Amino acid sequence: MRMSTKAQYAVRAMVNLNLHSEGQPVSLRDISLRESISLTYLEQLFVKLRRGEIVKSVRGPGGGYLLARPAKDIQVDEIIDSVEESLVPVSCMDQKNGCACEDQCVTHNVWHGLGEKIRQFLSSITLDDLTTEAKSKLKH
Amino acid sequence: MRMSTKAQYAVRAMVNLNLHSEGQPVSLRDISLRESISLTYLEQLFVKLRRGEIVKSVRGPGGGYLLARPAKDIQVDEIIDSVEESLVPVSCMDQKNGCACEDQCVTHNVWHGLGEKIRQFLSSITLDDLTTEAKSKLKH
DNA sequence: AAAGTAATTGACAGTTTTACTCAGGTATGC
DNA sequence: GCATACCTGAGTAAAACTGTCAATTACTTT
Repeated sequence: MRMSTKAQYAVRAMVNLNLHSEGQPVSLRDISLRESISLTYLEQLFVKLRRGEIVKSVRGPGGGYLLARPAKDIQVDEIIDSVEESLVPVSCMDQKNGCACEDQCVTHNVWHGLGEKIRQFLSSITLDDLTTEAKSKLKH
Repeated sequence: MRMSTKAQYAVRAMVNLNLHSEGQPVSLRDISLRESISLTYLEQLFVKLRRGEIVKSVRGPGGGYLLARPAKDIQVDEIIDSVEESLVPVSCMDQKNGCACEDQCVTHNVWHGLGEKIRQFLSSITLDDLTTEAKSKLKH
């Protein structure tokens, strides 16, 4: 049971973006330098974050990325969903088309319940929460 | 975020073992046939389950495995721990020796909290719960 | 219009992890 | 003593993960 570094990077990058934005676009290059994440890898992530309508891009000089909506309205599970990291613990339950084993699998309910707990927890935390926390840490 | 098939197999095998035991040792061969899990792979898993004191072995003809304690006292998280599947979502928090990034990482608390939720949920379910559920499913 | 900046895209490669198999060995009961 | 069933460690193929590279497109400023 591991959260992929892809998901971890995405969340860290989003916090960093929000922390340094203040209404202005932030370039991936800046985030790359501050968080020590390869620029080209960030690019991959932000393509997905844009499609997930978590951020919007501004092209040209002085461009970069902005939050697509207020940080309060961005939940951690949405960030992870966007980079295509499944939160459901077993593969047979992945797709929309349900799970054939539902009636047979004894253990189905365990994983299903676990998946709901995970989502529940991650959707209770917003990007704003994390940013506020980061700010208070920086002060010390 | 995926539960490995190793962990899934371990839980399934344990339910199957408990379901067909009734105080008598159950051979891995039987479990293998019923659950369609390779015998040699099961052997690997049960070495770990034995070390984790989830089951005990009986050698020789007519031998097999027995629960090491009542099914009510075996929690799902213990089964998964035994087969060495980490329940902590990020690697830096894996070992006993804590996590160096605790003070810096903004996202640390998210993953830490998530790990606790996962453990909390899986420790609330016992092997007995799953076996009872399996029995009622078989009746239909 | 030209030049420079930055986002965008797709293909691809190295490494690690996973999920197993194989080939033996050891203890036990009949 | 032989059949049964556990026990052990090494090895391997495939998949997933983590990233890089090269080339393109879009936009802004001069």
